[in-house]
Amino acid sequence: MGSMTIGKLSGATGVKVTTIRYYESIDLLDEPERSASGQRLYGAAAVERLGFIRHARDLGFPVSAIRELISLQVDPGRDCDLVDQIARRQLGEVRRRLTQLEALEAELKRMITACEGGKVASCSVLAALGHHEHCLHEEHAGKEVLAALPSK
Amino acid sequence: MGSMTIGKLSGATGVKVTTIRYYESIDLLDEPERSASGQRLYGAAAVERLGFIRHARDLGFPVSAIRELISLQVDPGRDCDLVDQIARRQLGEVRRRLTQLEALEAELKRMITACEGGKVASCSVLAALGHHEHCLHEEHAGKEVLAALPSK
DNA sequence: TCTACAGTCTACAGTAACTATAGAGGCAAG
DNA sequence: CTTGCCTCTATAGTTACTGTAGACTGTAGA
Ligand SMILES: [Zn+2]
Ligand SMILES: [Zn+2]
Ligand SMILES: [Zn+2]
Ligand SMILES: [Zn+2]
Repeated sequence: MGSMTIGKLSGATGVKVTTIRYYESIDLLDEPERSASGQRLYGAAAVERLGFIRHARDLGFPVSAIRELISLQVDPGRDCDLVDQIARRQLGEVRRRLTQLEALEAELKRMITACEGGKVASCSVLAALGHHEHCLHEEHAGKEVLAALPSK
Repeated sequence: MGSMTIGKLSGATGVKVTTIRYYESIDLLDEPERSASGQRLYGAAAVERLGFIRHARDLGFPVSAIRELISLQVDPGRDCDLVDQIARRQLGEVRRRLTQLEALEAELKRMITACEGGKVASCSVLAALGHHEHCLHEEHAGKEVLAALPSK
C-alpha cells in the first residue's frame, strides 16, 4: 500500500528530509519500516502525524509540548483538560512575547526617528543604546525577547 | 583608580558573570587587565561598554549587529548612515515578528475558545492542530516564529 | 548493460547566545 | 587559620534544527 520514501513524505508535508530524521531521533516520530536496502518507508499515519507536528511547531509549541500532546492523543477517552491547558500556556507565551515586542518596537522607532543623520559622534541611536536610563521603561519587560534572530 | 572585579561589574550592569566572560571570549569585550593572581579588573570604560551591549541585546540586536555598532563607534567622524541602517533593520525584524505573533495569537485563541471541554477524542484543539487546511491562512506567514521558547 | 545523477543512509559538527558544571585556587572577615 | 564566597579555566548542555562528509541505492537514458 501507500508506502513512500522519506523524500515523498518531505514533499507531502513540507518538512525537510533532515528534519524528519531529526524528529525520529528525538522520538517525535516512530521508527518507520525499512525497505530491504534500509530506506525508510512511510504510510498515511506518518503523513498525519508529521502534519500535526508541523502545525504545532508553526504555532510555536515547543517540542516538549508537542510530545505531551501526542501522548495525550494516545488514549482518546481522557478528558481534554490537559490539552487545553497546554494550548493556553502557549497562548500566554505568545501574548507575553507580543507585549515585549511592542515595547521594543516603540523604543526602536523612537530611537530612529530621533536621528537626523550626521556623524557617528552625535548619532542619537548610539546615544540611546548607550544610556538605558533615559528609556521609558524600567527594564525591557522580560528580556531575552528575540531568542535569536533567525538571520538567515 | 576604579578597578572592579568581574562580580562588581556584573552587579553594576546586571549582566551575569559567566555572560561577561562569554562576551570576552567572542571579542565583544576587550580583554581586561588582570591582578597579580590573574583576576580580571575592570574600569569605567568596561561598565559603559557592557551597558551598551546589554541595552542592544535587550532590544533584540544580534551580537553580529552589536559588533558592527561597536566598530562604528570607534571613529566618530564617520557618517551615521550605517548605524541607522542597522537599527532600521532591527526595527523591521521586530515588526515582522509582531505580525507573525499576531497571527499565531488569533489562531490559538480561536482554537481554544472552540473547545468546550470533554474527551480528547473530540477536542477541537487537537483537531485544529491536526488539520492545517482549515486555518484562515495559507501558511503561518514566515515560520520559525518563536525561535525557541525560552521555557525557563 | 553501462553510466549518470538524484535520492538515501549514518554520524558528526555547527548554529545563537548563552547557562551550567567541575575542580582548582584566591581573598577577606572572624 | 578556617570558613565561605569569589574567581579561574575548560568543557558540556540548551533548543530545534541545518549542513557536511563519505558511502550506498535506485532509476532512467544511451
Ligand atoms: Zn544616526
Ligand atoms: Zn531601553
Ligand atoms: Zn479540548
Ligand atoms: Zn494554522
